[in-house]
Amino acid sequence: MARAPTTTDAFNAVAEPRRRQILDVLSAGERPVNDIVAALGLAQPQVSKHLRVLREVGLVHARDDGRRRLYRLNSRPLKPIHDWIQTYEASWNDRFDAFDDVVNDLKREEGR
Amino acid sequence: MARAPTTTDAFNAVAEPRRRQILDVLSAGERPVNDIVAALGLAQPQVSKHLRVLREVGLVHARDDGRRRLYRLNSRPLKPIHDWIQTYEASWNDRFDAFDDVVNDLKREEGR
DNA sequence: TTGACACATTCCTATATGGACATATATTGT
DNA sequence: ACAATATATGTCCATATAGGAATGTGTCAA
Repeated sequence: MARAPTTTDAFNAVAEPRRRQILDVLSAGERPVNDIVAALGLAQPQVSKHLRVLREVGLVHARDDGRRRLYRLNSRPLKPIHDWIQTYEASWNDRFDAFDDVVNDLKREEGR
Repeated sequence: MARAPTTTDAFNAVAEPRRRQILDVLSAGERPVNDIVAALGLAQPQVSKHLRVLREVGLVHARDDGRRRLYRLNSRPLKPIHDWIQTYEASWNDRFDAFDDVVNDLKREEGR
């Protein structure tokens, strides 16, 4: 099987940094596509495609306004991510873990 | 360009449900690969490959113990996800957003 | 009506996946 | 030395990207 489609859930949709940027822009309020294009410095079709993905997982809503289309954030689908990750929140203050890991990896590489 | 590799960051690594399951198993403590294989009901090579991805983004550490290899959780790389998502935590209690979205999508589909 | 504008969709390509399967490597017990 | 065990790696394949470029569709203004 291949990687799960980006439209599978918020986890996959949000793995793409551009899409996170789009949500960041929309967190300030409803915006037309062009504003997002300007904010990201990305080509319009690419932005539209990212917006499609975000729409399909319900992270944004579209509303027609003349020849423009206004997009609005809906952060609800992010909740499962928050819920899942909250379990781990307590435990990321170990200081030597990263170091241990590097040492271990080096050992293995040298062993080859 | 293609989709960013799963080893790019925690966002991408954790988009795969099996890898989240692995972290969930490891949250109970250090475990050998076989335990994870048993817990996930997945074939051993697949588990090893998922563990490789998790190692490369620093979400787990490996420690050799005889012929076994013990894996341990390091939740630190999850922090950026938590930090990013926390911004949105306040705003996911709108009740009619999902409904609006469905209506809008139906309108567009019918228009075709 | 015509043109300009805003946005969406389609086609293309390079790239990476996740699982199935086979095989390599290392360690232990006998 | 050898077999069994634990884990990692490599190969194959179907599938889905993300961006670039071109094109389609709908709406406004003159």
